[in-house]
Amino acid sequence: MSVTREKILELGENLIRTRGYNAFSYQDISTELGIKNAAIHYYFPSKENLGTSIVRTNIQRFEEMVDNMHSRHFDEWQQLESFVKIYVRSHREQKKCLVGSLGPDYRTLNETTQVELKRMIERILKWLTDLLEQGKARKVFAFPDDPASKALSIFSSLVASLQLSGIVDKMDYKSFSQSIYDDLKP
Amino acid sequence: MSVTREKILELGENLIRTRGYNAFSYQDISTELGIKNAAIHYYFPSKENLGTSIVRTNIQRFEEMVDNMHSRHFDEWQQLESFVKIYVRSHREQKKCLVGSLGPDYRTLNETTQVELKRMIERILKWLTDLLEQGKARKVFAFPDDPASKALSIFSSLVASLQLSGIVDKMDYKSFSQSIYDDLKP
DNA sequence: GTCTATATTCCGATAGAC
DNA sequence: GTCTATCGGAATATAGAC
Repeated sequence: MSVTREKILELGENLIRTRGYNAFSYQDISTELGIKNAAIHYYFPSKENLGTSIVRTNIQRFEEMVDNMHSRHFDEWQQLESFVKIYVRSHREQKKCLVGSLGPDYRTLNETTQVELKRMIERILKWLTDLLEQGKARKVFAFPDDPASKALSIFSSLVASLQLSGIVDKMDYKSFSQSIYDDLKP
Repeated sequence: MSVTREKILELGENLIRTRGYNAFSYQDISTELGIKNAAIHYYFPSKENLGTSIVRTNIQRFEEMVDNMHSRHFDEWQQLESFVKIYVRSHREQKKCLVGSLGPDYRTLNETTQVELKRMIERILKWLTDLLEQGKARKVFAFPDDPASKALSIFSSLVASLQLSGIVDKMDYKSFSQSIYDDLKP
């Protein structure tokens, strides 16, 4: 895989996560790389291809993280913390997550990108649901609702908190993430 | 206030909430109204003016709702339910809320629109924080964290849930909103 | 295989017609 | 006061040069 291609993917993801899908152009990427905008079309014929590839890269990254946690025998708390830390880092880097960035533009995305984004969200929710269910069964997590609802509520909070934290200044992200943990303590 | 102007505001808000700020054009609105796109510029010289007016309209609508609830002597539960119902309705109408739609595009908005959006979010969070604080003091709500954190967590969940519900089909919004209530019950 | 010159379409906006 | 004809520029994308 060419280095230019990788840089395009990285720059594209950054642009989506800071400015949104419909607000960035091939020009933004090509200028940064010192080439003409049309050169991007060699690697990604259309913006749809680029968007889809970026989502797929993120799904892959998620799968790698999950595999990594399993092979290192992370317990439920360690896994949850690893996941939440993704958002703490995003917050520090002043970026939204891909789901929060692409979500509002869902209807304007091409079908293949829609399918991948949907797949990404369902994959994350399934993983989180399983984690919560397992943790509840092992009594390391405690919560009244069913695991699927709880997973949705935690994921929603994380996604939207990044959006709000980019606007409202006084937001204490540390205590926000802490409240997620506190809420699950037995 | 002219009827055309009001229709533009309504169509603009709908477009933002279904397709996002950077995905809609004056053309989308003018076609719907059967006039030329430039006619919109008479009412709103630039897209910035339109966006700002839409946010201001929403702030005003929120203030009216709050006033209405006070004059009808709504208790804490009734007020919370009225607020949550805004999102239940949005979900039914397959629209995101303004905050969730404009949030990811925040950096691409003009400064006046940014200021208004920020004002809107802070206004909502302040209202919700006060409501939770009052309800906690009167023992009709019960939750461990401080009211500001709880307000942020509830608001985040509502905002993001609309985004996810537009993508993941199997989402049960009724039980989602119910879990917000259950979580606050003493 | 990698990138540039160029076409085409659409956007937001101005100047001016009615 | 209300809307149209039209401009300048930017966006995505194709065809072709190296």
